Amino acid sequence: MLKSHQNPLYGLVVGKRDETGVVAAFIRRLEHFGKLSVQERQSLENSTFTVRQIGSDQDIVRAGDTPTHCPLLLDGFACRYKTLENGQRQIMAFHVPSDLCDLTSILLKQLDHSIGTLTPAKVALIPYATMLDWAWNHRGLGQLLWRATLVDAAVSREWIVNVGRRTAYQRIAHLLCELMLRMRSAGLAQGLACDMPITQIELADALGLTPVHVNRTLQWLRGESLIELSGKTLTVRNWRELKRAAGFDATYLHQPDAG
Amino acid sequence: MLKSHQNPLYGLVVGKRDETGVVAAFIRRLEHFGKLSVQERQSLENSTFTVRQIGSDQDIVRAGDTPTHCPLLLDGFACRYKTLENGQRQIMAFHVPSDLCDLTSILLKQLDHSIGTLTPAKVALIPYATMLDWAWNHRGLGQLLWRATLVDAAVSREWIVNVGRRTAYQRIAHLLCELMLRMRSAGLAQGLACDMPITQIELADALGLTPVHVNRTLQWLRGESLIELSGKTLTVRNWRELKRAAGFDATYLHQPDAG
DNA sequence: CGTCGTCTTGACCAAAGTCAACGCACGTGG
DNA sequence: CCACGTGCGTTGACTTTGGTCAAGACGACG
Repeated sequence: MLKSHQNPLYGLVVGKRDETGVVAAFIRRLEHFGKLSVQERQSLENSTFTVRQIGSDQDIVRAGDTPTHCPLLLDGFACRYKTLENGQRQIMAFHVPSDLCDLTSILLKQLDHSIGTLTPAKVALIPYATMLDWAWNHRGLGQLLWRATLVDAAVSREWIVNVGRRTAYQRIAHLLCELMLRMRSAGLAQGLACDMPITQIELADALGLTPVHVNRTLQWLRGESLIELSGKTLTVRNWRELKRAAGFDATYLHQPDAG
Repeated sequence: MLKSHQNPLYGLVVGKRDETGVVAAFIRRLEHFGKLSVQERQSLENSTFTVRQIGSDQDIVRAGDTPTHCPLLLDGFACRYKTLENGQRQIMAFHVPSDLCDLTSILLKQLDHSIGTLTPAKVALIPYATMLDWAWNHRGLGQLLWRATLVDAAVSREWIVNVGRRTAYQRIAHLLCELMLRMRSAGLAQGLACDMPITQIELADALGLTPVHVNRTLQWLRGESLIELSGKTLTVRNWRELKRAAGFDATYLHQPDAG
């Protein structure tokens, strides 16, 4: 059961016997999407992954790449984004700690967008080949992984609604609702407060707005006593009202534990 | 090999030995996403599906449903959409003939959006249970289906970019590029002309615009001689320029045959 | 032939963008 | 230890893209 060191990929730390808790984190994450059998859990527990530390505002993978490993975000925030010719950026998803950030590359060769960190981040790298083997050797595990990709897609669709049909005020409220729930379900919130190290510029890029307008709208939300957002912490002061303002319905997150 | 009649679901036509060409259409579709082995093709060829004729502007499935069958659009156009409290609608995807419209319900119980027809439509219904069996009995087939869901997700992400960061002019151009390529890859275009029975109201709901503004912008595109769009036919007059105006890059469609 | 939905047009309006400047916190190097 | 630079947040004045409202034209269909 004692694993030998793996090839350090991009030169990094490797655990034996999951000293680092990486596998445990991975299993906890997967179980958000369904149950694992004892067998399945075991074959995961025998794994060892490379762990990589990345600075802030660095790309983990880049559009055009053919990644071989799936990044599991152990710590820090990341986002998927595309850059247009004119230099504008659109963020298409945020990733919070414990997210599998690039499940799409498991079966699509060429990445059509980039994934970058928003903060310094710690990432475990899971070979796609391994994941695929798991999937076809353990039906339940395969379904979990597939389901995870479907939930990502559902979130993307809700973002289309958000950007397409909601006002700036509603959009921001909606995004904050989503992030709060996801942080809670990752066990990273204290009540209705959590880390939120996302700049107004990044919020703007995610919401199809300008930083200036995000700033003003955020002040409005604060003025209505719906949220506190300062430094790098978000606190929801009035959850019910924030949800109402956003028109937020958590169904699309497909979480067992809805909010 | 001669199949008996199946239970007519929603009361409808059933083929023997694929008299209707439904299975052939299904296989053709799947092979857009990768190769099928002889075995795999055979187990598909032994199948028979219920076919259902649906009127225009009818829901195929509705938010909250737990569908048991995956609709394969044999004929006609459809869309996925959500309706907000205030009655506004956001269309999150268009479906053209040959599309599998609701692959997400293969593993997600509760549908978080609705799928409705835009025209009269003919739909084959494939049981999700059958699809899942295929997937785990035939690795290649499973990968095809999974990959199909990943491509849908990639398209959704591009729509976020479209609505979030492009002008009305670019958005419309971009959507028309996408639809033209998808119609071509379904073999439903003659050169750069194809059916396009989507109203300006529906375009508006897909693009986060108002019908009035879609109308004006469409006139502008016509004025620039980029497209002809009248009645229910779209003709691209200047493909290169339309793509340029849209900032269109077909990578996200993950089609073997890019445009 | 009338009705209904879609397309079209015009006059006016508002939400969000642009541009520019300044404050403030933090980190770095002299 | 302080001066400076940099990036983010904030504010104000002004502009623009796209929304709103309303009415008329056109065409398909019963």
